Parts: sequence; C-alpha cells; structure tokens
Amino acid sequence: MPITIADVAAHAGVSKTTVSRVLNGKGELNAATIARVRRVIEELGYVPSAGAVGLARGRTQVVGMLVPSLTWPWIGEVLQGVVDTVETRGFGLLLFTCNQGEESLRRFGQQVSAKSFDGLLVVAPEGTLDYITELHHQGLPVVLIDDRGHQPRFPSVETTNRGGAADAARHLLATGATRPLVVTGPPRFGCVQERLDGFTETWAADGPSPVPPQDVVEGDFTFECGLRAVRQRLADGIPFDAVFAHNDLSALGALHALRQAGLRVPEDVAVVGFDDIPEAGHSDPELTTVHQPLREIGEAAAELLLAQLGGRPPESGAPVVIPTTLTVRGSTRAPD
Amino acid sequence: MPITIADVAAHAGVSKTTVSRVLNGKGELNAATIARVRRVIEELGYVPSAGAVGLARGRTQVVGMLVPSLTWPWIGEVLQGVVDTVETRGFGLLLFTCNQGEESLRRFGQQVSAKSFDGLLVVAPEGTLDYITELHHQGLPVVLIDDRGHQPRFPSVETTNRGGAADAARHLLATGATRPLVVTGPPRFGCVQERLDGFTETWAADGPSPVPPQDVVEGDFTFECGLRAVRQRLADGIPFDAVFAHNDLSALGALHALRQAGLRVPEDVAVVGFDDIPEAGHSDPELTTVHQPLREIGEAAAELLLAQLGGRPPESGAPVVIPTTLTVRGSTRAPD
DNA sequence: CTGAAAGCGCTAACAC
DNA sequence: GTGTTAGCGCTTTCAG
Repeated sequence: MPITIADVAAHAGVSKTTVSRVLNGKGELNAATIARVRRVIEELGYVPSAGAVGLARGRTQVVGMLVPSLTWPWIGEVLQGVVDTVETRGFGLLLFTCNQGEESLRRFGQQVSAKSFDGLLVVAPEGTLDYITELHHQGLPVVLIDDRGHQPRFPSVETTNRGGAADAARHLLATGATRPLVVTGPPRFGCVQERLDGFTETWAADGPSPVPPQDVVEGDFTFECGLRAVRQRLADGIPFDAVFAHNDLSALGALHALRQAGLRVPEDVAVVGFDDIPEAGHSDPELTTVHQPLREIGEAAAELLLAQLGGRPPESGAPVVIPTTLTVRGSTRAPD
Repeated sequence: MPITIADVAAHAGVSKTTVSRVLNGKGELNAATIARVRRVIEELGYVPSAGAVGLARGRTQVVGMLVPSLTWPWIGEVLQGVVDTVETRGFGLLLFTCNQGEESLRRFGQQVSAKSFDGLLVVAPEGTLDYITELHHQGLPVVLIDDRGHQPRFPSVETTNRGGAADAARHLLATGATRPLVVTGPPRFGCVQERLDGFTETWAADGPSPVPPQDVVEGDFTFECGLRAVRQRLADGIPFDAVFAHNDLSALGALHALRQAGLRVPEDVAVVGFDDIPEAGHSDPELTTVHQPLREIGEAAAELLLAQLGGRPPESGAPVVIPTTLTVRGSTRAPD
C-alpha cells in the first residue's frame, strides 16, 4: 500500500530510472524534469524504502555497534556521540551487546553474516579482540573504541589514561602533596593499569619519593571502595595527604570518608578522580577531576568509520587520541 | 562474493525454493532433503541476507527505539533490558535520539517512512506524544515507555511513581518521622509530579499533619541540589526529621550535608530517595531507596512490542505496570 | 514433496 | 537526456 518509486514515475510521466536519478543526483537531467519529479515526490510524500535501496546498492547505510554492557556509567556519553554523528550523516545505528555471553556473540555473528550493517563500532568485550580482528580481516570496516589500551591492528580511538593520571600526579604534587593514597579500579581493565602506571611513574619522577606499593589499594569503581580505602587508611594510622581515585564514584566515597573524619578537602587532603559520570564528578565542588572526552570519542570513532565506508582508506595505523583534561575544583592549597 | 541461497541450492542439488523452505520450516519436505540442505548450509556457513529477506517478506526483523537522550543516567538499564529481549527473539535494535531537536525528529520520520523497522519503542521526548500517536494511527506498532505519566492511547509500560513515593512516606512515618523535607526534580517531568503527589497525599492521610508547601523544595536531580536544600534548611533553622529526595543523586547530596552538619542518619534524620542509578543508590549504606524496575520495564516494553509484531492484537488498553520496590538500608529508628 | 516463475522496491549498465 | 533491461537475494503463488 505504500507508495513506491513506480508511483512517482507514473505520476511524473517518466521512468523509474529517471526518478532514481533525481533521487541520487546522478547523470545529466533536464532541469524541468528534475523539478517535476521533485514536486511529485513532495506531493506524494515519497521516501525510498531503506531495505530495497540497501539490497540494490549492496550497502545498508547502517552501522553496527557492539558494547559489552549498556549499564556502564560512561557508555551513554559515548553512545550519544556516536548516534549524533551517524544520524547527521544519514546512517542508522544497530545496537548489540554481549550481555548473554557466548550466545550473544553467536547471534551477533549471524547479523554480521547477514550483512545487516556496513561497518562496526566496537567497545571490545573482554577477550573478544581476536574475533573482532578476524572480522576486520574478512573485510568488515571496524573501528575500536579502545577503553583498555589494547592497540589493535585496525583503526581505533582512545584517550590518554596514562597522561591524565600523570596530570593528576603533577597537580597533587603542585599543591604540596607528598604521600598519596591510590584507589584503583578492577585490575582486569587495561585503563586501570594505564592510570596506575601514569600516576606512579610521574610521581616517581617528579615527587619526593616513589609511591610505595602499600599506598595503592585495589578498588572496584564504587563509592564504597573509596570510602573503605580511606577509612582503613585512617584506622591504620598511615599518613597521607592526597587521594588519586580511578573514577569519580570512588573519589566521592573517599571525599565522604575524609570529611566524616573531620579532614578538610583539599586543605588537609587533596583528591583527584577520573571522571566516568560527568554528573557525579561535577557533583562535588571540591573534587578535582580528570575529564574523559567520552562523547568526543564516540564522535571521532563514528567519523573514522564513516570515512572508511565513504571509500577513504583505513588511515594510518596509529590510533586517534583524544586527550583527557584536568579540571581543578575547590580552593587551592599552597605548597608548604 | 558472499554465498547466497542459490549457492546452497546448487550444492544441494535442489531449487532455491526448497532451500528457502527448510530455512523457514514451511511445507512438507522429505526428511532426507532437509538433512542434505542443512548440511550444505552448515558447510558453506550460509546465512540469509537480512536485507533480502526483509524486502521479500516486507518486514525487517528490526525494532526501532527512540529516546530523548542517551546520557540520562537511568536510560542505560532500560536499554539493556530492551536489547536483551529483542536480541533473544532474533530482532535487531535501531537506535535514535532527539539530541539535535527538530532536525533529529525529521530524520527519524524519514526512517519510519523508509520502513527501516517494524515497530517502535519510545521514551517519548517532551512534546512528541502527538507525533507518536499519529505514527501509531498510521499503523506502526508502538509501545511507550512512560516515564512521566502521560497515559497514551496505545500500549505502554510504566512504573509506580506514585505508589513508590507513597511507600517512602509510609516508611518514614513508620520510623517516627513527623516533618519531612522534600527535594523534587524538575517539575516539567511528569514523574516528579507523581512522586510529589504520592508522597504528600499519603503523608496527609497517614501522618500527623499535611506537608506544608515550604517543606517542598524544587531540585534538579543533582547531588548539589540535595546538598543545598538541606544546608539551606539547617541555616534557616526550620526543623525536619526526614528527607524524601526524588532521585538518588540528590539524596546522596542531602546525606552529605546532614553528616557534615553532624547529624546522624537515620537516627536524627531518615532519608529516602528514588533510585535512578543503581550504582549510586547502592553506594551509601544508610540510604533507603525506592527502586525503579528499569531493566524490567525495558524487557516488558520489548515483549509487548514483539507480541504485536508477532500478530497478537494490541492487548487491552491498560498500561503494563511494573511496581517499584522499597529497599530499606541503614539501622532503623524506633518510633518515639 | 519439489520446482519454475514472478515479484519485493530500487539501482545500474547499456542502449536510443 | 531518458528509457529498457537486468538483476540485488529472498519469498511465495501456482503447477506438477
């Protein structure tokens, strides 16, 4: 019942080919014809069937995106960046997750084989990089949003986890800190290792002395882990005058514990946290954050993929890097 | 270059029709033939082209989903529920947002005209309900995820904002509270009005006296608004012994301010907050929350839509309701 | 039980 | 400049 290109052709008194040509702006057409066809299209409210166009052209104008989970707090920002970009370019976004494990991946594989999309954006689920690499080898345009520093053999976008952590270290040192407490995230995440290395290396280089291993406690990105780490520390009586938390929620937990203990932030203890949820990070006026350019990462990744789909070669091998930025909040503490 | 149904047919020595039949389990086929075709399919690793199937059958096996924004903290849970459900049923999910305003909506309209998907799941962007209703009238199966209580004229899924707030009121009353401070969210959200009504009505009915208007302060779902509301209150010297925050972030802010002021929770002041971000809500051991069944809402909505796509009639008119649940945390306070 | 043939709605040579 | 003719890969009558 919907109107097709044939209807438009009939109403305009031309062939389907001609309609197709004005639709796609191909070939030299008589200006009058173009105008007439355009009018009919307008009048009829005709819109080409995406499926038919896809079948005929061999591409779908859809990009697929595979993410480990949609409930990770930072994923929304990335997604928004991606959606905005692909939408602007007239593409659709088909979303997949690996929530059901192996089974999810099997189904995802089917969709790939079914040619449901032209290119893939992926925040690689743990232990899936080989599979993705294979897809890439098989000719599927792929761009990785690299959240854990596995430099793949295909285009990717990443941020400066290492550099951001180094900035945090330098900031704390600049405020006069001498002994930091580091609350990490789950060590299985590459970004955690990067942040840890970036911090400890810079602290060792620019600080009074390297960070002793016992000043690094393993957290899990929750409010509570930050809270507990600080409380434990205070209970143990081991001195510290700064906290570097691997995300904002644990940083908030740390802030909390510090204040409850009657310590002032940043006068007594300065706190810096990586910013996963912008809303959470911005929520405390005393929390200095290392801001991750999540939305920009999504945009850049989508742009990179669309460029490939548009025919451009897969660029150079180097990953696209969008740097973090340090946002200092709270009154500053003068170095003693 | 990819293998098609024709390849399978050739290798199996049958017609495309037969292959199609074993693929779709239609018609009576010779068991031996079925087995043979199956083997060839297996060997060749054949997977039907989604686009071709869609064109031939007139449906895409894809559901569209339109959300106002992907950065809202609670949207991830809903999305995950939706994705899990549609994935399990062999459907794809095409994601759209209205981030770019009117322009987004225009593009979205194109996709719907282009028949890119068979049915629509929607968290209605403000002032878009009429448009969605029209789409529904035009025959597009639609299910609304109703986050602000606009009872539409088509299938929808919602939670008990009113009831959850009533539970919060009863809980606070049970712990002996007599004068609450209410920190709302932006009043333009329907859910805010519902939560406010549910709370105040129950308080008026079961409490010592109705909530006076000046005990209700308008917030914006941030940590800071909760923080400020409490501080202001304390500064004003107006007494209160309970806080009902419209989301978890503002509840955390309130907790924060209370503790900084040396008050104990829940002994001096009990706090209850609606739970937007499960991680945030669970993050404080003293925060009692009204848990929103976000993932279940996503699942239910998807199921409802798939049922329609599967031919079932649009059910009765009543919205599907998934209730909130109250999770009490922290030591209890005995009524005086 | 199985196959031939005619589309689904559109694009892309190849002619005129 | 514009129309004709084949498909894209699959489903679906309609015959046998």
